[in-house]
Amino acid sequence: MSNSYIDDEKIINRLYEIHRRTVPKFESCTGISQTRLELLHELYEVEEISQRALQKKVNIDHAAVTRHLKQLEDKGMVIRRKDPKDQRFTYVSLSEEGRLKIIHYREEKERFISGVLHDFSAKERKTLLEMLTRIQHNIEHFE
Amino acid sequence: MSNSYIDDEKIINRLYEIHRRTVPKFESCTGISQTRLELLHELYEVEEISQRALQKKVNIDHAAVTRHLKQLEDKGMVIRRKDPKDQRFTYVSLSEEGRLKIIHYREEKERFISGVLHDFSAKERKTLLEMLTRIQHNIEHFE
DNA sequence: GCTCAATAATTGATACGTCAACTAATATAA
DNA sequence: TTATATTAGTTGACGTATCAATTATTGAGC
Repeated sequence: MSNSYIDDEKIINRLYEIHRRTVPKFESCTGISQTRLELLHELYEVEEISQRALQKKVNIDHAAVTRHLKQLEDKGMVIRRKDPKDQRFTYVSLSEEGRLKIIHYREEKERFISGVLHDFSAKERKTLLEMLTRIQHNIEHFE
Repeated sequence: MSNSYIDDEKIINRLYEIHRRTVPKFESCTGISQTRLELLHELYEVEEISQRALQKKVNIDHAAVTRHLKQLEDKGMVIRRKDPKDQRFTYVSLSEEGRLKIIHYREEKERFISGVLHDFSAKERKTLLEMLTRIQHNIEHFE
């Protein structure tokens, strides 16, 4: 008697479309991809960290982490070195240049986010975050 | 005086992560990707449609539409033919097999969505959809 | 000490979305 | 009617995420 499933479907489709629209917009606004900025931000918060620990923080695939860090190293934003005590570990840290650049990126990100949420009240933001957290939990524990 | 920006950032990061987690889960649960199922669903609703019109409905890049349809054609789920009146247009329709298979896919999709939203009340779902719609609008009109 | 398991990182294969460049067909305007 | 613009579709290059397989190093059990 209700059209509730139709609306549920819209929610999932909306999530999908938001993502697709966000990716290019985020990068054109900030000058860097969301994932890469997240990696840099984690590095910003610490002196040095192993790739493994970093990967656990950002929670994306090892392979992607390796590739991003290599490219960031090529750009001179990041420094990587092997742990002399345990050669399996690679430690990563921000270069001076990286540390400077990230500030600008983060300002742009803040501007972007403000735009995306500009018409949301503090209460709505809270509700939304809480709902998204539940969805994420449900997805991870589904099946 | 508030930590509101931190939370805003969490919202955006959550959206990103939800997407990343959903993509593989959706496909392993339903047996097909979200985009492809959306294409098939649109085809299910009509007798025949041009690729151009279909592309406008699902709102993804032309190139992606072409590739999906070619692959679906190879799998025998879709039939494509040129418009004899205007050879620029390619019309697409579901094959018998496609029409049968899509039913199963959609059942699985429904099960997936139910799982993801199982602890949301009808009111919450409504609120969520409304919020996501606003976000999508904001992203599209940003800058 | 030596074999085998565990761990970190890397590489390869695959998927899919974007943009840009291109082809082919049709419409328009001089 | 002939040159030019527009439109639909295709293809190529690129970025980036996933999973699976591989390499290199270290740890554990015998």
